[in-house]
Order: sequence, then structure tokens, then C-alpha cells
Amino acid sequence: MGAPKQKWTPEEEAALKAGVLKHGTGKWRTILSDPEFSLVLKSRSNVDLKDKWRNISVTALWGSRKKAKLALKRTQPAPKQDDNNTATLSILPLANDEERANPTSPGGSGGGSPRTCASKRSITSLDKIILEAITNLKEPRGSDRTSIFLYIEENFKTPPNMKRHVAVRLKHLSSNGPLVKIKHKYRFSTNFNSLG
Amino acid sequence: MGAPKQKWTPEEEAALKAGVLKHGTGKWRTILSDPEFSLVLKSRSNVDLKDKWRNISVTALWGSRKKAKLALKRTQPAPKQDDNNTATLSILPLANDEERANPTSPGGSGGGSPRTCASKRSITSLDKIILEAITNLKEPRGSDRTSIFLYIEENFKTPPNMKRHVAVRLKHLSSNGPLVKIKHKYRFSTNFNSLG
DNA sequence: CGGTAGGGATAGGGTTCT
DNA sequence: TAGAACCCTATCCCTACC
Repeated sequence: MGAPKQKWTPEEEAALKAGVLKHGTGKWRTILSDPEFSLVLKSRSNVDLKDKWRNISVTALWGSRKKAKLALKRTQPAPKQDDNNTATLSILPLANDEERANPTSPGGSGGGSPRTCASKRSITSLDKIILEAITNLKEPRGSDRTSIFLYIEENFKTPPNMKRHVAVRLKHLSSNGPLVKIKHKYRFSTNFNSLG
Repeated sequence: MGAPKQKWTPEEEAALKAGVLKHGTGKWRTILSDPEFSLVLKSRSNVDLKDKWRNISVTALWGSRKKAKLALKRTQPAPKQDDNNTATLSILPLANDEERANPTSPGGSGGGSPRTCASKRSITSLDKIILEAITNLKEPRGSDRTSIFLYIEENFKTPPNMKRHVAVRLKHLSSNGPLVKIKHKYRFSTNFNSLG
């Protein structure tokens, strides 16, 4: 009698991802109310959004466990060119409501220079995304860099040298930030996890 | 990133119930400040108490209205200890750890005698509990005996013949006490509600 | 500002359908 | 057996009103 199971279309999924990019996870009602997404998502509830995001995240998680194989497959660039327009390439936003008051030239980030480039603002967003990745991957022993890369690739539109940026931020966040490095005896890679 | 969700422990819940019994509903800050509970509830705010009490109440409510449904689903009847064995007497808050060891004259009560048995003290507490049940069920037309029984069963450790005790007290409370009987045209049962 | 009531949103565990 | 969509409700959050 109820709806016969309404499968998510790629458009809806893209809108959801863009919405999370813009407003952050957990802001399901906000995303729904945003006129930028409300049309595409008009047949979804905030709970639907939350559930779908959970499915996406879970997928990304154990995708990250058999990563190597998949990673080889998607040899090159932005692996998933979601047909949707919306966001540009830089890893930005999570545009947080209280955060800004800092209109520092957002333009610079996309450049592609290997340098640490990126304005203060986009650094902040990237850090947020990293934290979100670790949080959502919720691997009990923390996540290694590859998992984090893959999570971000799965869930965001990434600029060409995202990995380098992420690596730089990881180093910074773990040296004097909210992350800790975890070394495991029988593992080659260092994992990261948030404090507290 | 703080507490992903702080589930209520049975100890906390018991403390809350005891606090409400002692200070009444709506006195959340008072309960929190009472040294008798402040330790167990130290990680809770007054708003938390309010919210939790709301949950307990609504759970008890529709637990009493549509219990049959659940009973059908869970074909396993579970440990339903009802009126058969003869054990203790007084009605205690559930899962109460530190509370009482109150050997109030169990003598003579258990027999199943129709008499009003039970000491003055336990009568008083039983009346309190009945009032609490009606108050918290807050059914707009008052609650019938079954709902009241079920509420008490849900929230307290009940002696074998609790129902009889409650029935007796209901009669008393409504004949010369703070309760009123309400007869409804299209209902077979009489409901009870508090005055004022 | 502190407190309470009430509405509403979110997080997670469960369930159902495929 | 698993995955996606959906349900249930405890907990949390926000706002209005003292």
C-alpha cells in the first residue's frame, strides 16, 4: 500500500551530495529547504536524506577496505563525473553558517599548483571534510590516508591534486590539530583519528 | 562530535522516577539539585530530564493502548510474571539499585486476601503511584483501570496482586479522594481522572 | 538570563523488500 | 547474504513564554 519503494535517481543523489557540500552533514532539513535542491528532492523527507547519506557512507566505507582493486580501476581523473552541474571543483564548502565573516578570495583554490595554495577559507573547508571523512568512516582504529582519499573522492567533487592537499592537511592536523596518528604493529600505514 | 548519543542507563532512569515521585513533575532543576539524585544524574541537564520523562510517559501511554499488537509480533511471551506466586508486597520503582530494603511488614499481606491489607505507608505510596499514572498517561478523558494497571506494571516492580490493591485504592480515591469517575456513553469502562 | 513546555529535527537501531 | 529503502523512537535542539 505504501510507496512501492522509491529508488534514488542519480539526480537526487547528486543533489544530496551537493547539499551536504553546501550545508554539511546532519543539516537535512536545511538542505531540503534550500531552493537549490528542494525541487529535485521534493519527494524526499529529511529522514530520507539522512538514510540515503548513511547508505552512501557505508558503501564508501567498505569500498575503502578493498580499495586497492577499485583504486586501480579508476586510473585517472575525477572518477565520477556526476552529470549534474552544481558545485565547482574545489573541495570547499560545508559553508557553515557561523563560520565565515571571512570573504578571503575563494577563487584561488582550484589552481592545480602543487603548493599548499588555497586560501585560509578553503583550507578550513578541506579540514572539515577530512574530519567528516574520518568521522563517517568510523573505522575503530582510525583511517589511513588511502581510505580518506577514497572517501572524499566518493562523496565530493575533487580538484586534480586533492590527494596532495589532503596529505598536507593531514600532516598539519595531526601535528598541532585535532587528529592523532596511530601506528599499528602489523600495519604499514599510519592511521588518523580525532581526539576525544 | 561530542556525545554521539548518551543513552539513559537504568540507574539514571530510576533516579529520575524517584525524583519525580519526590518532587513532582516539572521540577527538573529541583531534582537535579537534590543530593539524592545529583550524582547519578550529574551528566544530565534539566532539559534532558524533561525530555526523558516525556518519553517514559508516552511509552507507557501507548504501551497501554496497543500492547496487543506487540504481543502478536513477539510470539515469545517473555518473562511475564503475573499474579501467581506470592512474594513481596510494596510497589517499587523499577530497577532501583540503592533504594530501600524496606521490609515494611510483609506479614499477612500476600495471602490474596481481599482485604485492604498493606500498611499505611504503602497505601500512601500506592496512591501516589496511581496519581502519577493518571497524570502521566494524561489521556484527555481520563484513564481506565487497565491503562492504569499497565502503566504501573511498566514502570514499577509490582507485587502479585497489585491489580486488586490498585482497584481498591481507585474505589477509595474516587469515593472520597482526589479522583473522579467518568462514565462515557460509548465505553464500557469507567475512567478516572484527577480533580482540578 | 534561568527555567519549563512543546514542537520538531537528528541519530541509530530495526524492519521490509528485492 | 546482502543492499537499498523505509520505519521507529530515544535523544537532542530550538523557540516561545514566563
